[in-house]
Amino acid sequence: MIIKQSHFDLQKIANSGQCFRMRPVGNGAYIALSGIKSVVVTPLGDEKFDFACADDDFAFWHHYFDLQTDYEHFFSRIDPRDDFLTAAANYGHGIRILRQELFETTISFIISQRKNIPAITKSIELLCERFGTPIQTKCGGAYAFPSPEALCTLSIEEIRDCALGYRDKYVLSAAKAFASGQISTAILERLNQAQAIEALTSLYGVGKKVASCIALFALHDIAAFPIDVWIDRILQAHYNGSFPIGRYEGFAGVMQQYLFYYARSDAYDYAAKHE
DNA sequence: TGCCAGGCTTCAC
DNA sequence: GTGAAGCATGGC
Repeated sequence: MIIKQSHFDLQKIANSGQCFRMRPVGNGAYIALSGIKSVVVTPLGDEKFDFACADDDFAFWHHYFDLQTDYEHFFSRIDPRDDFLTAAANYGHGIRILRQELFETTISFIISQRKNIPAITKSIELLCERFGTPIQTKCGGAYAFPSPEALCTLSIEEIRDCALGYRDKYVLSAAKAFASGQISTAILERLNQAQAIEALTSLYGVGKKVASCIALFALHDIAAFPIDVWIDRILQAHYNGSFPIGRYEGFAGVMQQYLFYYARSDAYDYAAKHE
């Protein structure tokens, strides 16, 4: 399936820190995995992209990459006097907020606390290889993300052995909460933002920041604005400690993602050194 | 080699 | 209610 699509940059999305299982497979193409599904997306130039997946799955991936949303609209709302956000958004042009599966996102961001992105990726890969179902993709064999049922039967040692450190008990506890039906997409979709955050933070090892990431990347609550060490650093340096969320009511999470991607970039390092 | 990482829970006070 | 300590491990 070939489509024309603006505001869609695979490399930036894969490196934006919102997902940990999307990777390059050569020629600018990327493979993405979700559940037992996979897709290889190849940029063809002139904003055209080839989606290599089962025909029945195209609608799923179109939704997953949030391709129906008008990101130009978000750009048009950026305060032109905000030089920093303007630079960050231009640098992150093409990033979209993915609509990821709830359990995978929850476990991934529980793991993310006090780890850098390569370390997070490694732990998630180990979990998938050891406890996920083997699947076939256009690029050979891979593993699905483990189910709650698969993880909740494991010992704490088996989980810790995926380089998880003290997070082992958090992962096991979350798996049990999902397997028992205490928390699910169906339940969270019935709640408003505050209620969903409250339900998520009731999970052992999930605080405000991780819950906000889950809301943003799995529930597609793009009003969520996770504040981690990178964002906090930016807020202190450029926004007197607080971002003007009110100006971006309903979609501040998109701006957050531009800021995060920019903060971690060489471009920001360079700009900071030459201020 | 030492510092830091998409923080959270626990425990003083 | 608020703030500091402790946490396991890997990347740079």
